[in-house]
Amino acid sequence: MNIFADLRTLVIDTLAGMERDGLLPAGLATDAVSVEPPRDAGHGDMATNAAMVLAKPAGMKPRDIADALAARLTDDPRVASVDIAGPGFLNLRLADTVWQGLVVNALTDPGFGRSTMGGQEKVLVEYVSANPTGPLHVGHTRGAVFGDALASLLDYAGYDVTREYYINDGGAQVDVLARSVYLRYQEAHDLSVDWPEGTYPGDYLIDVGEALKAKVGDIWLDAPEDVWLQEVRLFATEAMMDLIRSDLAKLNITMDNFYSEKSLYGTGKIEKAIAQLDAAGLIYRGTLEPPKGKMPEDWEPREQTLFKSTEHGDDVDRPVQKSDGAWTYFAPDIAYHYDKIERGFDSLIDVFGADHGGYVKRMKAAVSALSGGRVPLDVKLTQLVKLSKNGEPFKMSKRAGTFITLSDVVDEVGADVTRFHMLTRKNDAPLDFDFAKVTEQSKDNPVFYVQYAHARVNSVLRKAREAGIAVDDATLAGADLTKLNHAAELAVARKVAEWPRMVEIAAKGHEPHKIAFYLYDLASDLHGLWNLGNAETDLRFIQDGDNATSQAKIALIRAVQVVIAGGLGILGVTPAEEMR
RNA sequence: GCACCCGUAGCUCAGCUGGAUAGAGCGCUGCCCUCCGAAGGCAGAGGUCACUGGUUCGAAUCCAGUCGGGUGCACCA
Repeated sequence: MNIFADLRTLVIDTLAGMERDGLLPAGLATDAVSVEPPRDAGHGDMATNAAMVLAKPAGMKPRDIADALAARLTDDPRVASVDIAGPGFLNLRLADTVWQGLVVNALTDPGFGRSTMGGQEKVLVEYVSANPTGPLHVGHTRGAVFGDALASLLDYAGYDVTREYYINDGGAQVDVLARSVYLRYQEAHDLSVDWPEGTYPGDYLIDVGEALKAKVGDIWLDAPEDVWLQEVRLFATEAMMDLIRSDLAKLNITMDNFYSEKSLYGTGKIEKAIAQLDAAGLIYRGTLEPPKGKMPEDWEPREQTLFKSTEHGDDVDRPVQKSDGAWTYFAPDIAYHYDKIERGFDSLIDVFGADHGGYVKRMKAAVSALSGGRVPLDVKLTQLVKLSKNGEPFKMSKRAGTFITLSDVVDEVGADVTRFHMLTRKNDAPLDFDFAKVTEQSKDNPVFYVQYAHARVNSVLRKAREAGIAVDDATLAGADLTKLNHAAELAVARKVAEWPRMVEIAAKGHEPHKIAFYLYDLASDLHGLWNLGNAETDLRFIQDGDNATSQAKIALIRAVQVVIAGGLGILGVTPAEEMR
């Protein structure tokens, strides 16, 4: 039940009735009519701009439309009063019973907040997709958390979501990985080795070298590269993917699917995707202009096979084949996205690091061309994470091997804190992550603040039970909620009522951080109501000797708890049962 | 040189599918713990929403341009 959507329906229907009765000219477009909670609570519970929006097309004064509309809306039992304000807003005040009913809803409907907005459309969310050459680091962590929360959010909003990881196991970097593992393999046989420029000297490959030794013994010790490369590559890639899977598991992330780049080669998939573009007249042989303003030193004109991405919004056409005829890295990506389309997804989402921003247009161009504009692709870029501890920044150097891994972060602060904190910023804004601050137990820390609200309700429930008050959801839902009539209580009920709307707004914008901000606000309201109880004992949740009133008040905060739990569930954070 | 992201309170940021007096946290100022729910609470100060035009009944929000910051810019993945 989404009261905001219901009220919009009421307004639209009422306008239609006015058209029928000749109060308005027929055939007015009502798309621009909004029915939303005003920012200022002093303007009522719901405001609509209908009179202003329709004045011009109807050729009437806003005031006249407003008067007529107001008179009719007042007939609805949910509407307590209607004021005409400002330039022509209609401010509706809803009956207390509306909010009280929503509390009941939150307690009895296990899907309270879930939406059917998505209509079970198939959405593919591709995220992480880190090269399988080592453990995940902090940069990947943000993309992982963001993508996962977005996927959950869309699921909650009624989409059929698939989570997928694209394994870049087809390029040169996995050869480098294989050679690096081979060196560790040699070391495992007590050989001393040199680490040439461009290999991966990280310690995490030592075990892989040992494992390779355990598997094959010494058969490749003196063998030339062409004998072992292919098999070591496979062995090493699998080992890295095991590592990455276990990293993701630390954040409670489980992919539905891992898609191998390598599986695109030698299977005709790349050729098929390119042929598809070719058939649309978007493939040609040509030579690109050098980039203006920045001439690479080794620039030379080269004739290549190009994708006419400019026809689909890109700035320049992009090569799909190198001058020697081999595929560029872009070609398998095209094929991969073509495969997504072929698998029948209605929309696609890619989560990339911000350093891949330059890649967005060509990817969108490819998807647009391959799907005939039918399948939308939204690319979400995640910005940098600035790590610090007590304000002292961490220096990350991949070369010196001092980069912080996902595993380091989660081991230090836990999965819940990592996930929540990473969602307290918009994906495209840089994020500060201070190891000391994020675990601090104070109201300055949003993670704690929200968790505390959830735990606090538990503590009230426990005390109520000790006092012999029944507080199971069925009993609470049946309580006399008309006792919930204090302005502060109704304000909290209104916030609870906003939950289904928040879910839809966040899902529509692909913005899970909005869930985190909403939860913070909701927690803040709960703490505020609690604090009011300090001075006004009537507002305390447990009223000695008055179980009926206690149950009404507890029903409200239990509804808050249900919503917080649901919201944290979307973010992938465990609601705390108690604070320690 | 081009493209993308960003520019909102002293700081970190929300708000951006156009709505009424622009919000939060920190910091700052003041008040409040004999007891009853203080891992605190209450109140207050603080803004040319980078700038200039435009669209609109209405612009922080949309459009164009300017300035400032970040990122990425031929066969590397």
